Amino acid sequence: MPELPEVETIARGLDRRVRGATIVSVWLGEKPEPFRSPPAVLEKALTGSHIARVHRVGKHIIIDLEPAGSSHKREAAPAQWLVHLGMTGRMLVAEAEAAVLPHTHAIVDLADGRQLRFVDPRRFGRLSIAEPPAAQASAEPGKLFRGTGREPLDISQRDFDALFRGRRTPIKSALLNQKLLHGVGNIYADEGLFRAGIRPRRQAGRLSHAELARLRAGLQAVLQEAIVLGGSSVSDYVDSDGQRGFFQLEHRVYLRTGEPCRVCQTPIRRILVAGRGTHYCPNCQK
DNA sequence: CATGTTTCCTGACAGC
DNA sequence: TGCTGTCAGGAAACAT
Repeated sequence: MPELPEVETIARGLDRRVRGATIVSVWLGEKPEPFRSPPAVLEKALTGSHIARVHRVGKHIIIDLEPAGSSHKREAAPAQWLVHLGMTGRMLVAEAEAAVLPHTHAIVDLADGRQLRFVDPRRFGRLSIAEPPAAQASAEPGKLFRGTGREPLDISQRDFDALFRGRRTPIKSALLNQKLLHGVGNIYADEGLFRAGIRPRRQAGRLSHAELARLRAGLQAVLQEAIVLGGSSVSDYVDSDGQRGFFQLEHRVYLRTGEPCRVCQTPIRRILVAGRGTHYCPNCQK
């Protein structure tokens, strides 16, 4: 399940491998679920474009596109290809001859003979195009898509506190809400709350300033450490080079139900919050 | 508007 | 072996 650190790792790998490549043609599969923009829009924006940069916003991979060739060819505007991996989505760079995996929904042919392939068995992932408003050449093509919430690694403490003010929902639900913070999913919500010593069901709006400061620090620490280790490989996550991450070895609560807490040896407990498996230490978290 | 619940999907796994 | 049922979860749709 790719969250912020996994998506960051994948985006960095893709940037290294396909930045500067030119897209010559596109194949889109029959299943409609992966296409959040109409297939015709995807096809038109991608075909003939040049990949200027690959980066991350929240859990989205952003591929900045530029119209190919000299600028006065057509009035084609810069656009962005947005990829959300959902639960099981993958973006692979492959040689054209390589076997096509089952559940491949899109294949983008590059001028150098390689391909970018989107594979997603569960089809929770989504491909879309962000374009500047009609007839208005965007001044900042790299920033068309701004995401749905705030970046957890950039946000100030003041803004972080304001996100949760007055909310009666459990803090874990608030952390998963992409309209508040984006990029945090089930793993890093649980791990961040553990580091902050806060129980997942605590009402978001009732946390003290000190607790919110610990939460922001814990969340940022866990995200940054995970990026360094290439993300968490639970189930079958691998990055764009097919490499597994190693942060799962550092998990203190996630998927450790019944195992002793690494700090106090109390068995880790599992409950359901916002419909998701939620793990915490009943002794360390208050 | 805020919050909770249901839905979409397939692979993995338990139980028989 | 092979079938059935259950579960996982991000985010949108829907209900309260």
